[in-house]
Amino acid sequence: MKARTSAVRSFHHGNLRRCLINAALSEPDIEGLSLRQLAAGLGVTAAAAYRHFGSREELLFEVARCGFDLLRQRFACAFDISVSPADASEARLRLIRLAQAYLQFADDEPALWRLIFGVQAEAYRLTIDSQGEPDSYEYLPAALLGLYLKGVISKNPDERDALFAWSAVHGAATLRSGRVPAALVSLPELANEVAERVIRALK
Amino acid sequence: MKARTSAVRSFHHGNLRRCLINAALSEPDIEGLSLRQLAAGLGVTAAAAYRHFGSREELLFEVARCGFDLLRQRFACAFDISVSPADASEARLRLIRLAQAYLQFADDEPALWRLIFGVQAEAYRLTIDSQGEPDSYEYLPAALLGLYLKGVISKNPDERDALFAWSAVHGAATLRSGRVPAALVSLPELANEVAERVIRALK
DNA sequence: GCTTAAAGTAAACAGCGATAACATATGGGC
DNA sequence: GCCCATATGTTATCGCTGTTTACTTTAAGC
Repeated sequence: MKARTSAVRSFHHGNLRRCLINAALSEPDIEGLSLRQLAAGLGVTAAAAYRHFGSREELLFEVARCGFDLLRQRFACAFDISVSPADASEARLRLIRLAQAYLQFADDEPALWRLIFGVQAEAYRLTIDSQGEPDSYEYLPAALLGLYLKGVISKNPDERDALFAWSAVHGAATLRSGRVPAALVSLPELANEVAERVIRALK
Repeated sequence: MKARTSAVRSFHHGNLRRCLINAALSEPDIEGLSLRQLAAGLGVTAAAAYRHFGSREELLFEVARCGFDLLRQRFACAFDISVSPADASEARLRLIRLAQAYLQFADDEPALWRLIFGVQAEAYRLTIDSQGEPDSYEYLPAALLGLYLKGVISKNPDERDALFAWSAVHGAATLRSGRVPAALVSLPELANEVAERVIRALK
């Protein structure tokens, strides 16, 4: 066995940048984390972090980008954007699943959720390069287009329609995470309800 | 003239508690404010603040309550909850004005908005005692009820309907404050659009 | 194998929230 | 009109934070 893997760690950490981001990602309160504690947890001095990030804020920004990419992956799992829905009910299901993915993410990763969508964040600028994968912002318009193509809604959805849909789901996720009582129904139920109402609004 | 009003200030500040809250309210970054600087700005030591608040967090909580009350006042200005709308168009206008008040508040007081609706805040617990004034949460259901009574929507709106309406407006405000491009149309236009879509969703 | 750059350390700084010990003004009871 | 309790300030201090500086160690290329 090599010394590297046991007690003695080499002077150079190996991949401190990545490790710092990962450690931050699993912090219960990401925005409130302490750089010193984070570094100490990796057996490293706080100053070492400054070889990889210009500031605490810069680290948090990178963490947010990773979080945003995680959300994108959730969307990708929710459905394959490149395949058109077969029929109306499948088109509906896509929107519902998308809403559910969104709500589930907020439920599963509250700290990351807050970080990403902290009002300051300007989430639109967090897009990460993911080698050809569709952008997070493309899933919702695609789902709406599917609804139109299958005749569920009568108007070709534009950017404003997508914004409304996004608003409704985002608002629901926020109120839910703020423990507004009415939003505390089961997650699939809430996702279904919001999606169905959005469809009515765009009909 | 009394010494009190001119250069020499008495040892006792007079109303430090209130002044601290007010000073915090006009801070550009409320959540990030420094108690020491805040106190110094009032010509007082940081420790003095601890005679009035158990902690920084407690001060912020009181600030949030004031902010919540400000929002309530905006709602009250938007319409008189005790008077029923005269006709369908007036009922619509009420929802629109309510949405506009919400969006305008987020625009006017971004720091306060973030503080109040920071996901952690559990805004529902911030209600302030305002001597008989209706609660913030009553305006939206009242507006929806007005729409029902004037035949604009066909179903007697329940809590879930109100939640959806709230979600849509809240989401729009959040995305707007996050500078999502599509949300950056003129504020009245956005308010009108969201309200009309919500009406369609509940029809 | 020497040099050089990358990536770590240790020590220091100012600023923060918070606490403790002390000082002073205020107001009610006599 | 004095006295004392209490409310409300001050000063000093603590431990923690982000950040910088100067120094040290490691790894890599020629």
